[in-house]
Amino acid sequence: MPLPSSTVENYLKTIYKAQAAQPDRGRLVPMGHLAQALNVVPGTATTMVKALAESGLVHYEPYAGVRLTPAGEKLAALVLRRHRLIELFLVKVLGMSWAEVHDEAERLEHAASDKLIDRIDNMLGRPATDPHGDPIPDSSGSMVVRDYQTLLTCPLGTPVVLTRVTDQDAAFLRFLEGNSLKPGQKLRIEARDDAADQVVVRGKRDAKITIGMRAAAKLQVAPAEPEG
Amino acid sequence: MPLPSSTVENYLKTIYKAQAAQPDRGRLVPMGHLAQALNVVPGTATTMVKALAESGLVHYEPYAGVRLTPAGEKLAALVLRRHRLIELFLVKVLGMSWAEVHDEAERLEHAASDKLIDRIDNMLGRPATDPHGDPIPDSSGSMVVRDYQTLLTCPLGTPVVLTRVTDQDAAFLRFLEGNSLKPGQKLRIEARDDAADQVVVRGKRDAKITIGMRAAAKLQVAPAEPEG
DNA sequence: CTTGTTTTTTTGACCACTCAAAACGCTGGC
DNA sequence: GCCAGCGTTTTGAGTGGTCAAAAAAACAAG
Repeated sequence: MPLPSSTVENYLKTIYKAQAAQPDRGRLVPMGHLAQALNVVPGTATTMVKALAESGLVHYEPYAGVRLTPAGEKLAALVLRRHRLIELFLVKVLGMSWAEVHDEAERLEHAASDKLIDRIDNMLGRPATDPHGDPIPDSSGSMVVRDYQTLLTCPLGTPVVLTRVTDQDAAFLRFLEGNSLKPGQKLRIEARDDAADQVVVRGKRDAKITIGMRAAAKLQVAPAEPEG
Repeated sequence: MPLPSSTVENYLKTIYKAQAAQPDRGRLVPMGHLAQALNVVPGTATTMVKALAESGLVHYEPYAGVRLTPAGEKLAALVLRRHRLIELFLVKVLGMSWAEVHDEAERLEHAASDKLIDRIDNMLGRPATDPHGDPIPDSSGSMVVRDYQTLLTCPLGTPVVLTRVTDQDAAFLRFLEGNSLKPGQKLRIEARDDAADQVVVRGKRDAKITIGMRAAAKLQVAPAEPEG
């Protein structure tokens, strides 16, 4: 019953993101993966996860892995909600760069009250996504998960719009920003060269940008809306 | 050298405020007082203070009490800076009531980076005081401490302006707000009755407000500026 | 002074979280 | 079907912060 510590919140959040990242959502997340993501040794993760299982927040199968229960899922979603609203707030209201808000939000998400979060949500007009295009759960913990294509899988030539960036690394985000690759930006894939590990895309003012395939896989896009 | 935990920050902050509150600043703060203010048992405070002394943040005299060293004082001032800027920000930018910002800031002050604090400071125009009239230290940790009179000590009849409220209790602040007793408000003491434990003051639109002496002692005032 | 009270310190224990390293269980290759 | 290798769990220990209760020091008063 006591409110979860920031450690617990971080475990839940990490399990949530790991589940969302794997193809079959609902599958067990292996301990090793969790430990690595949390920067702890595997033994630590095991201990902690067993405690989380005790309090009914996760389902744990020894030697197999861990998965969130509905209760854990809701809690995790609310942490994510706080994180993403704070990120958007820092960008929109305080004018911070999207490259630097992640770390800040990482700490603030454990300190902000529901009341504060709701005020922020309200001030921002109940936004659906954060600066990286990640969806923001509502106050009941549910959110709309949309499946996007990536720059690796979308059709060549047709106009698309960048909707989501699935990597929070500051240096990567600064690179994207420098090339105007932010959510909302219209793009067109010019070429893909598997052997050369290159994706060539036309961006703002038809500027040509070439990125590697690993980077391209982190950029999600949707078919561009017809011009208004 | 590692950055101080929020526990350490809270100890320093509390010692700082206790020192500032007692007549002779620079005197030792007794352990019992500190323990009570921090809501821990005396033994805990002793243990912790000895550790703080180890790291050179406080001067500790067994059976006598504790006092901040210059290093500890600077750290404490920076915590106070974060706290007060956050309070003001929550009121000015997010429109929260000054009665509810204290608890929120109490947690956020340990999570906000210097960068964020500086942005907030800048956005607010480098303010000198927070919503309660408490002075805000600058980024080097120094601040202007002004000695005010209180509603208990200021002269009768002459116009004064409310400058500072030295109590963060939410219920008390809501009472004050309900009577327009906020920093900046012009006042005039009409009468003081020691026996009846009453201070009668004329406030906004000459409204008559009667408060007890303990409450009056928490309201600090300055001589009113001549009308503009 | 000596006694009784208050305040402070010490001691021993506990909880949450962590690591290092040994022990264990699963799985794939032969 | 066995065994090597890898991921996982267990064990033992440490850190930071806390409490309860016993012991010690300081203080106030007769």
